Amino acid sequence: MGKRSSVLEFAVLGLLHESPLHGYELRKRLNSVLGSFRALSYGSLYPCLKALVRAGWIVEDEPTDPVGTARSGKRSKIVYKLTADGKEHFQTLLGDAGPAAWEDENFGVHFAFFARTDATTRLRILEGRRSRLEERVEGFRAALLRTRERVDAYTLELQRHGLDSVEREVRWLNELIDGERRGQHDQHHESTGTTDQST
Amino acid sequence: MGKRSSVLEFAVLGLLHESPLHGYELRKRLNSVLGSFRALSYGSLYPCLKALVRAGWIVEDEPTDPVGTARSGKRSKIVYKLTADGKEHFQTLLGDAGPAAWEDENFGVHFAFFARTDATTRLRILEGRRSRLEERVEGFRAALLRTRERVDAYTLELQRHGLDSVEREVRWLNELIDGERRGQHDQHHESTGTTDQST
DNA sequence: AGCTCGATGTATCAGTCCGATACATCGGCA
DNA sequence: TGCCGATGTATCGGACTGATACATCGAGCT
Repeated sequence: MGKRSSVLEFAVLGLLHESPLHGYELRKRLNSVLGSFRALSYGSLYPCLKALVRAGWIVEDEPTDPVGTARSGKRSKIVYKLTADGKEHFQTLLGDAGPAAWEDENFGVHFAFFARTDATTRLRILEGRRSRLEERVEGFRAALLRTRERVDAYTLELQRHGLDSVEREVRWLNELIDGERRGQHDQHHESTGTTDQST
Repeated sequence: MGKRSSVLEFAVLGLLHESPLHGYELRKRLNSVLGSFRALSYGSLYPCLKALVRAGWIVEDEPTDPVGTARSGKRSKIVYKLTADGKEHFQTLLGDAGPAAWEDENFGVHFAFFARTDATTRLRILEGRRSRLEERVEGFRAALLRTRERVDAYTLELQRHGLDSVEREVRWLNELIDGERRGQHDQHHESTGTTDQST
């Protein structure tokens, strides 16, 4: 029930919402979704899956043979899928735009599921994230001023680069927020591509 | 003995190399040096300090009364300082430009001490870091191609942004490497006649 | 067919690290 | 004077990682 695992639970629920998966594939996609921000090992995935089963949000679905084919000692490929409760819970989590949603570890996952998030929540999370990063910019600036002359060129360069990166992140968020605001009352101008099957 | 703590040991040694410090101040500076990349709690700092003392690289220096002021029950402000062995060990670590030096967690710390690192080592670490990031760029590109049409616009944007960030990091390294190369030939003769690849 | 090898797949554990917390001292300040 | 936040040392429960073990599968090689 760590705060950490709530991110993980959210991500698992979100991935299983799209399609049932087994652990191995789940981990791969998880590392790709939150991958840019964090890694994940089985040591946390499996306990998380067990907790989710215990909570009744997912079920283990062992793909037994389609018809009465004799299957005895064979067991692998445990496929996990969402229950109705799980879907409901995921919807609740999607709408949760609390301060936790724009922390470093959580923001990426929330963003990854933005397509299923309503516009108001999206905007609130993006703005929360932005002000979080603006605080950090202030911190960097203060550190730069504090250490400007008693520090060597390399340390200075490192701090300068860090500051640049965060500022760049803020600009990115500004563009996204602009896009959200514009898209809010012009929904289908530059819509989210919904042409899935037209390859 | 953990690989993790080696970063921490390196950073502590480096900070104490500049001036003796006590734990509280040490933690603050540590979080500012590796802060852009990682955080650090006392739960790992104090065990690390103990390990360093045990290894004979630092000593606890309790600032007892300057003159014979009888202070018995008073204890706080344990100041840590490098020993001769510690200085030597730090020099060894400075020259170590192995693959570990350009991993995410280690690069920042190594860079922070570049002012004490010799030019050859600096260059090797920067180039190692660059090729590490170029691998990651390839990974991102592959992920983008793999998922281009079966993923929603937000996930796509997240991946695109991740790719941009890493590419930007590579450009930063390119500038630094250029700077190193240019500054190098006032040191002494340098026979890098063979030009590296030109992209 | 036998054999190896890497990818797929489930599962656990020792060790490491973080967040919270407990204490204690110090300097302001109302 | 008493309160409060910053400084300061220290520990612990619990979360998480990296390593590892074990098993199955398909593909290529001989």
